[in-house]
Amino acid sequence: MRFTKAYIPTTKEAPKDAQLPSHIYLSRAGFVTQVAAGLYNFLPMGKRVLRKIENIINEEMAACDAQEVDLSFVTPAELWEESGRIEKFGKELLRFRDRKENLFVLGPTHEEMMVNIVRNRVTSYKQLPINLYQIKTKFRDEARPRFGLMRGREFVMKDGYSFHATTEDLDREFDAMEAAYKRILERLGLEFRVVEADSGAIGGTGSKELMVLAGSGEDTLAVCDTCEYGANVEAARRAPRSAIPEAPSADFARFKTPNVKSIEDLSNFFHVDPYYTLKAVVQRAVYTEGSELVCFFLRGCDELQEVKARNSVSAIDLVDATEAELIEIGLVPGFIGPLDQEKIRIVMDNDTKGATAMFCGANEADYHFVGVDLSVMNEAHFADLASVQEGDGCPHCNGKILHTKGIEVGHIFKLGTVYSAPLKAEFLDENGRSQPFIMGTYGMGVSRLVAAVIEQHHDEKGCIWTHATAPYLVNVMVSNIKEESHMAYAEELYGSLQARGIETMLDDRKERFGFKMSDAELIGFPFTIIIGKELDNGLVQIMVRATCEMITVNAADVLSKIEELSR
RNA sequence: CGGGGCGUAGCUCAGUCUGGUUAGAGUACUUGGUUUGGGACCAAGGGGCCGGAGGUUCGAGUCCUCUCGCCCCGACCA
Repeated sequence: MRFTKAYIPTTKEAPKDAQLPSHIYLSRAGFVTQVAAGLYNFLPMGKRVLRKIENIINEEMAACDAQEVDLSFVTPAELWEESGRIEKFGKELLRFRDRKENLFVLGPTHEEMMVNIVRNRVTSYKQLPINLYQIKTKFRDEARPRFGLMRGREFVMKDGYSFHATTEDLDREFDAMEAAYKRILERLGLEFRVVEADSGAIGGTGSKELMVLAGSGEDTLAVCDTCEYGANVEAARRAPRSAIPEAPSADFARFKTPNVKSIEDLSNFFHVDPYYTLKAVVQRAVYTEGSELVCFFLRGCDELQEVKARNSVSAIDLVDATEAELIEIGLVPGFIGPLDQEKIRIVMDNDTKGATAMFCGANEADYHFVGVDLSVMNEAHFADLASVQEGDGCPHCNGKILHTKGIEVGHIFKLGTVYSAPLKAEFLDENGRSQPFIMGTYGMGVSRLVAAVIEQHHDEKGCIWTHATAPYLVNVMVSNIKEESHMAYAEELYGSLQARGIETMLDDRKERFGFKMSDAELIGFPFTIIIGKELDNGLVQIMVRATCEMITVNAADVLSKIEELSR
């Protein structure tokens, strides 16, 4: 492509709304423009990057015998009523009526539609497994779109769905998809981590997220410093504590503790490690119908992990209980304990099971129990409630857990029969019995990946595309186009590079050196070949964008040098 | 959905508090000239429903009311 024919509107200044590097540089370098909240246009450079990512996905999917389809973006609302998700998705689902007053939605994901196209057509176990996917625009009317392409309302997603006769076969496919997704991210040149994820209310036996590591990521990950283990903090586990503080010696007693309300107060008052205190967190659990107060107990040194807590009571939502609500049911804020009270539903953290020498509230103002043996609570509801913290032990090895930030670019999920059962998508098994399909779902945020590449690869000058994602691998920049011999050499080089299948931009604009260099850096071509004064001595320079290093080479060797560098 | 901020040239912004020439700057764009290895300089130009509607006033970018849009924090997010 010749720059003089290209549409690449670069700007010196960032749009005032842009905050993240990916948003700033993708806008400044002319890859995307914003249309409205969460809506973006892809300009030629942006579209090329999208296409590159799509091509890699297509190649890896083909290698797994997954087949590409293209489902209607506008879907009848009936399908969503059938699956029950029209309620669950709520306002995120953009609904509208056609001229005949029929209700439709813009597809935010396509489980329903995909099930619909196989049901009654795939009817025998002999036709399974099948893996179908598409790369398509999705629309979710997010309450608060933000961060440029990272959380748009309209976005491009690869969504795949597999159908199986047995859970064993689903497990095999799930592993194959995980491997394919890893290969895709490796080929894109991204540093990432596959982490265990929260399965949420849908349940299922497996849910993994593919996280591109970047400080601006919205998700917090707990990763092991030694082994492969990683998990979203919402789902992270940890090894049993190894260094347990020395237990305080205290016989069971009710003790006056005036105004001692917080874990810190309690710990100081008795000079006891918070490990031996019991923290009470009261939340209002909201269900599809109604709500109730629930008290979660965990060791004073731990923090409640909200998603875990929500899952433990199968609630849709948890909201902080007010002091008034506690008092109303007879609890005393600051002195809540699990013993001898039936005023509130309780859930105990696993790590408190059988705990001894504990200090906890006595459910009476200004009193705590000391030396409590919690094995009396062994019949209570126990669950994993604690948030995994940095320094905790890895559940798989002797390593330590660290926290890091990630951008969720992929999510793979064993769905089982969650959709096939309500939608009555069934096949006949070997025994002639009707069974719902066992399904897996595999999503990858394609437009989000464009942003993720830049979040992970940029500097103060602009974008740094990886070789596989660059809109053009090489930029041939002519310092002064009026020098006919320079221009002639550039044209020849441009032709040779293209003949070798190397995607090349020829910057033939009548602009000054500095102007063109700044654009090259902002746009982020991996290599810029600079043709200028030195050509008269038979030399050109290659600017390597990742390092901004300038390599001087013989004009005759530039092709082989580019091939060497891009390997 | 709660809280906060902002809408003026393609872009980034001044001007609004305290109403009063023909609404400004930088940048980008057009033309001519001089430049040519790090976003050049000189000169001349084109470009505005001051987000929209209503109101107050002799007079509104500026004051009042309503409305729409965008951004940030939070809630929310298969």
